[in-house]
Amino acid sequence: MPATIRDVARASGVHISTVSRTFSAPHLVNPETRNRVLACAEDLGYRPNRAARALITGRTHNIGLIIADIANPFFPPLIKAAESQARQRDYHIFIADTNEDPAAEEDLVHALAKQVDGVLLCSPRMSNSLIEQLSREVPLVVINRQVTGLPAVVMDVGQGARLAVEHLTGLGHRALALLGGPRGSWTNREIRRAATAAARAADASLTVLGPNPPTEGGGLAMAEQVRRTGATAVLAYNDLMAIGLMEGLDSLGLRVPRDISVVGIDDIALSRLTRPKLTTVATPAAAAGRTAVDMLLQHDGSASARAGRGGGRASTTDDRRTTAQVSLQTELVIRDSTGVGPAASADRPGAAAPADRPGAASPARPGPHGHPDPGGATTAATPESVAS
Amino acid sequence: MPATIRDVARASGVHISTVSRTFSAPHLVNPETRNRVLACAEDLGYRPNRAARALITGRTHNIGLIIADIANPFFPPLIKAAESQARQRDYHIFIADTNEDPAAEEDLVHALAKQVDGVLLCSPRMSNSLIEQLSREVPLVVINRQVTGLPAVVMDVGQGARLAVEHLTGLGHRALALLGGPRGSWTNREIRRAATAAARAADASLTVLGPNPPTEGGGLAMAEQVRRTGATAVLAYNDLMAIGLMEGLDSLGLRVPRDISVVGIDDIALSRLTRPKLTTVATPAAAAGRTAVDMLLQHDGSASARAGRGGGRASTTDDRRTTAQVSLQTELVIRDSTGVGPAASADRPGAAAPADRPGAASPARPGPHGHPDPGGATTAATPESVAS
DNA sequence: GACACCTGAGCAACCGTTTGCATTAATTGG
DNA sequence: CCAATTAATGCAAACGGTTGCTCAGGTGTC
Repeated sequence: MPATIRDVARASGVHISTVSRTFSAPHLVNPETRNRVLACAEDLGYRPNRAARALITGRTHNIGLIIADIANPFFPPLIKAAESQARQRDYHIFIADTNEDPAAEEDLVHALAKQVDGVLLCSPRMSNSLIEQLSREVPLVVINRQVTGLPAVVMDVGQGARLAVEHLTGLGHRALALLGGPRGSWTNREIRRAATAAARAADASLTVLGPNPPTEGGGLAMAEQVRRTGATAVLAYNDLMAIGLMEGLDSLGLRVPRDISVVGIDDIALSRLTRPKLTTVATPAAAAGRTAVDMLLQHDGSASARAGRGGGRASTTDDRRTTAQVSLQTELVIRDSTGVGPAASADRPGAAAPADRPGAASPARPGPHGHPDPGGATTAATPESVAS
Repeated sequence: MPATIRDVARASGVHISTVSRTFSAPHLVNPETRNRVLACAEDLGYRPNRAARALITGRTHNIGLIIADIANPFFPPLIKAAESQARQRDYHIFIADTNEDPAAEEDLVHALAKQVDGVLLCSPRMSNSLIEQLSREVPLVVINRQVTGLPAVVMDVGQGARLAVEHLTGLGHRALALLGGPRGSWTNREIRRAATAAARAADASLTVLGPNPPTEGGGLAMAEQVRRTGATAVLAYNDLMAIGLMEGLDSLGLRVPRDISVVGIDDIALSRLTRPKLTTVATPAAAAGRTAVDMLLQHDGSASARAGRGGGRASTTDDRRTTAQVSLQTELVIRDSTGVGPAASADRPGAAAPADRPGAASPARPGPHGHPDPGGATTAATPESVAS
């Protein structure tokens, strides 16, 4: 029913190849002819069938974006940034939600494989080896994960977690808890590793709880257990969990930050609206989305390799396309959900002023950068199985 | 590079058509042959190219879902429901975000048109006439909009708005404000129409403010103006705006619900987590997603016309596919953001019991159902241009 | 005036599938 | 034993485009 290239050819009295060229290589066709063809096309409401075009060119001009859970407010900014970046290069983004289910992730990659030029795998929950295997089927860029040989953009949550722990210990907290996220999350491991190290460096204890679903519900349900740890400050895997936790703490009769301090990770819009406002680690989600699209598309279109915020890391030339791994910096945003610990009581009235940043990046201890070291966790309460 | 049907044919020593049939019509091929083919396919990692298949069958097994703003927590439940419903029928959903931009909507429909079997247009902001025109290009199901001749699923926010207003007037409020949503929103018009009627019926005044962006920011920015109306209760276009408004009111020194009552619409998860917890109109987003997918797919796959919650409405047989319009019921969820008005003070302690529902649908005034009447609004502060 | 060169357009093969039809072999009925 | 049916497979034409190649005609050069 919709007009095809043949209809246009017939209407304008030229061969279909001329019509084709009118659209894909205008300079090869006589301006006069071109205008006639364009007029006919307009008339008939013709639009090139991108799927058919893809069949022969091999480029669909579509990008797949696989997300663990769109209901998590962390993702929309990333999605929107990726979309607008893609649109600029005449690409479209197909989003798919996996409900945090590794099996769904795999299915989706397969389903998308032939309809897109590449897939952005966002906070994947499946194993590294599976990811590597899938990457032979369709170009992949992973976000919030490091898998050797694959281009990746990660947010340096390790750094953020360290900042958060330092902030808390600086406020006098000695008993800390870490509210862990979902099994299979690279981010979760990074956070645990960095938080553990930072706590040890400050001579504070850190109890790790988890894995948990990374949602309000997940945080809410753990309130009782958090209390039982006796911690006076807790770092949550993400803002959603932190918010749920605060809610749960509240119904347990514990006041934040008076009785217990809470810090989240992500800095979702919502964290500014809770009461108390949430202290959190801001992650550059939008920059990550943009960068990931750029990395996926870097090899074809006109070069516009806009660098993301934060320092680019290693850039190993692998087989034939450069597989870079970009790490984006995070920063601590201090609001009202953190306050002085029991030791320093009466010292300060309410929330802490943003003045205290105990020696960021102490030179004695090299940052968590470098090659991924296996089994970095030490105090892990519950072992998590993550491949390689 | 990926294996094609030809590779499999060569490997298993049969013609490509046999391979094709092995997948799309297994009963037509000898079990022995079939197994051999399947083994080879497995071996080579062959997967049918859905795009190529679509070219000839005309069915892509993809559905497009166009959303005004994924960052709005109202949508994720709808999206997830649609996805799972689609998956059951071996369809995949491609989500796209328009940033509330009508032009982006149109582009997206065009881009999607050839890659999907149909598009779910969710809370569209473009004109009805444009939608009708686009529907000639690809099967459309609209959500939260009524356009003649097109299948639609709407949530009866009119009813919900009426309930909300009755709840407020029942609490003694006489000066009401309506915090309007975005231009071009059908939902917005419905709400205004119903709220206006309900307010008039209860002899209360209603000041309409808008249009506004349907976000926290949009609500926050209007706090001052809301105060200036002198209203003691306000109904917001959605929960996000209501939450933003509460925040703004708070920084103006107004307490909710003591000084002013606020009710939202949507019942997003977040509305349970704010303090005070938000009174709101629950809309069945998930059911809408499911129903929309069903309506789009009703004509092909095995019949499983699961009816959505709420009463189905008119079902006109149009050209050749039945274009039904389903209306889903909404309900009022009373929480803590609404309290007694100035007139009835000291009467009741806190929130109202759900006992008060003054004469629903007073017979003197026909309900808001029926053909859309032009210019139904009376006290509208700012005229909105919406086609047809 | 012959030659090379360039421009613009047509021809046809191809991308990876599906599917109506033709072909062959095996089975059945009479 | 032959005809008719059935089952299994092959053949080739689509689907809607793209693209290398060919070809005709016009222009410029010596």
